[in-house]
Amino acid sequence: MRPTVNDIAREAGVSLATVDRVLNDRPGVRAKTAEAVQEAIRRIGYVRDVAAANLARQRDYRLAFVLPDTDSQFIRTLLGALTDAGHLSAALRTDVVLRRFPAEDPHALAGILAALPEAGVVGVALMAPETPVVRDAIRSLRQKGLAIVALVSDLPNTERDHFVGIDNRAAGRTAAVLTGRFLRAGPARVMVLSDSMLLRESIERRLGFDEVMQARFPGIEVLPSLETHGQGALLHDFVGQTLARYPDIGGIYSLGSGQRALTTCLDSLGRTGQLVVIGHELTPHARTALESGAMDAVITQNVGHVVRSALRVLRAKTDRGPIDLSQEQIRIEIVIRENLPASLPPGPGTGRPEACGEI
Amino acid sequence: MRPTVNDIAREAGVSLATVDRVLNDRPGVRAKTAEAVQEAIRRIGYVRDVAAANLARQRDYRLAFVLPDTDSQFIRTLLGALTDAGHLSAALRTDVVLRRFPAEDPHALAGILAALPEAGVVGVALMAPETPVVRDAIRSLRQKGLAIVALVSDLPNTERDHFVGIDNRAAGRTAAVLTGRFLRAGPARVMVLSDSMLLRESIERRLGFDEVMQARFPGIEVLPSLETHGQGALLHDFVGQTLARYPDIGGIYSLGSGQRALTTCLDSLGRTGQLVVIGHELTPHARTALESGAMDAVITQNVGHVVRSALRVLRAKTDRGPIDLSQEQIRIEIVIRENLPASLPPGPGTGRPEACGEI
DNA sequence: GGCTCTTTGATTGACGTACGTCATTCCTGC
DNA sequence: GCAGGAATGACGTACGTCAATCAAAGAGCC
Repeated sequence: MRPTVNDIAREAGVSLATVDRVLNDRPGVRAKTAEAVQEAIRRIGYVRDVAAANLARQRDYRLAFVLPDTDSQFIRTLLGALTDAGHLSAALRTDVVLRRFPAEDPHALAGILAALPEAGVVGVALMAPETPVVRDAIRSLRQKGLAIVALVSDLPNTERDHFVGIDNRAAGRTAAVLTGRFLRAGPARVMVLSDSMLLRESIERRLGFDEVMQARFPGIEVLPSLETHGQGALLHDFVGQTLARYPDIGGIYSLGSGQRALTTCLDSLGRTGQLVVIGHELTPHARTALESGAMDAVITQNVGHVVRSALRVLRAKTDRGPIDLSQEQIRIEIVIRENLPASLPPGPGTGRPEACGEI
Repeated sequence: MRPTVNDIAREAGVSLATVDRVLNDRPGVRAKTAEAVQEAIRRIGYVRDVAAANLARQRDYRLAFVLPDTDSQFIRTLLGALTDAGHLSAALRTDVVLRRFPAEDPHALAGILAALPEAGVVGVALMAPETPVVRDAIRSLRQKGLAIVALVSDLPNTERDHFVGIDNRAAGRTAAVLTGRFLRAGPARVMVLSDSMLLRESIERRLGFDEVMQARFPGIEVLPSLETHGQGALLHDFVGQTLARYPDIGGIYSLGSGQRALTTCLDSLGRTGQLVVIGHELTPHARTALESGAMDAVITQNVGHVVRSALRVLRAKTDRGPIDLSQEQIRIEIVIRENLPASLPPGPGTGRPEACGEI
């Protein structure tokens, strides 16, 4: 039998009320008594029944996901994972709200953030670039007691509680090793494409990429990054010209998550399969590119895991409970055709959503 | 406000008792009435509060992990993940018991399995080779209503509910692609080492490996598997002789999880870093081998994820609830030095070990 | 001793669900 | 129209915790 608060009370020789005060950090208990209670808790191995506690407390976790309104494949994948997780969360008294902000408007974002406490939100998962306005908004939210996690893109100089995502510099290093080793011997050039070099992720990935390239593959010359800003035509022209100019280009590293333009471009140039192509994020398009051989490897993070981890961490933080770091660590995954995870139908849909209690 | 059973009752125009009967599949409700209740549930969007339900039901999930008593690094890692998960599980009214069986004694295993229902176990995670005795034991457990998942090593011809682990054939294919691509151009030979080719995993990995090698790297000759049976001396002699005989050996694929003997052997032969070395399972030793460059890549599954997934699935199965396949899918991870996940201290630590049963 | 002020005890009613008992109502076949 | 069984209702208790109340006991001070 699991020990309960009653057992603590008996064991410590105090009343239930006192145990409750100790358990919930309420005032009105002498230090000595509190210690005796703690000791009893330790002795009998009491573990608070969170379920019962939440039931009694009538607690509902109202959590917000704040994402840019960009319509990229990656964001779409993230949203998919979010809706899936939403179904499960219902069983955990968690209520997820979604907020989108204009990608280039930090002030709009700050406004949205500021409005969250009014809406009863107790935790926020935020994917946004770090700007002074955002820093201030986060500080203000923290002061109001909200938990904040940075999602995918870290906000290291803010007071966020936690970061859910990967080390992009290490991701860049990983990409470099794969590029270097997949290229057959001999000197070569590698092109680097990016949506925008203003994003912290892109910069970090490029940094890690160069780091490894210089150290381990001195024979490979890495060209400057091209910023495509999502413009397929620009990319097409640039890639065509560069390939024509440097016949010894052996690989392309795509820093961002938009692989579609690149693969169609290579296709139209008739170069599919001839170059080592490595990119980021396992979007549906990247998946087909891997299957067809148009891409050689994708460096990715498990979006479902990212979302669930953010939810777990936010719940834990609002409860001031512990988090299991080993579970919350997001891995830098290398995906090639051979270890492509099976693609699954989108979410539980009709199934009885209850009974899937998992953190 | 979240709708409750009372709301269903009101909405459907029936009593609480009837709602309860419908919700819990109890007899005594006309099909028509049941349908009306279901309809009401759908209409008001009722989600059962599993926490409250489990509280009321006094349900405790008593789950058993049944593992061979082998003292390999992999098993040790698995046990570590299990203790970690045990601490968390205490909060989910889950009580994990551990049973070890003599690795080569299927009858002892059957005995242990048969004794589980007596011990109040309602779900079993089993890692064992498939033998007729085991098949029978599993069938008998299923008939008694226990949920069974196969762990790491599948039991496809049994009545297990679920398999938690990776597709080893795909893992072998992945290893082959990495080996082939990491080897610089030109013909070469590859050695294959294995603890025992009797294990289903080894066979499947080898199959996948050969598949890809033949199709995509015809210039590479793969030598027959050597079974080392955990004997370092045997391995040492064989590797030494083979390397001497075939100077064009470019890589070694180690099918099993024991990498220590291999790397020390290569070290003593002065060949560390000269060959492409690829193995399985991210044990502490594999980790240092990656860091030092003694190994080039490790194909692995996230053991923490495996354990947590097994627990989730077992809980869901005993509740006859749905499982979120996308969350339960175990990925075939490729780990190289650059994307090595940070190693973390072993678990929450402070908790009392009694909280996790016999672990 | 009389006065606050703090600490502790005792008790109670939720929270949403399960599950049992017992009584009542509804069908169905004759 | 009636018996007999099936279907449904009404109700109570329990689960472990929270939160609030009120009373009692103790400590510190003049």
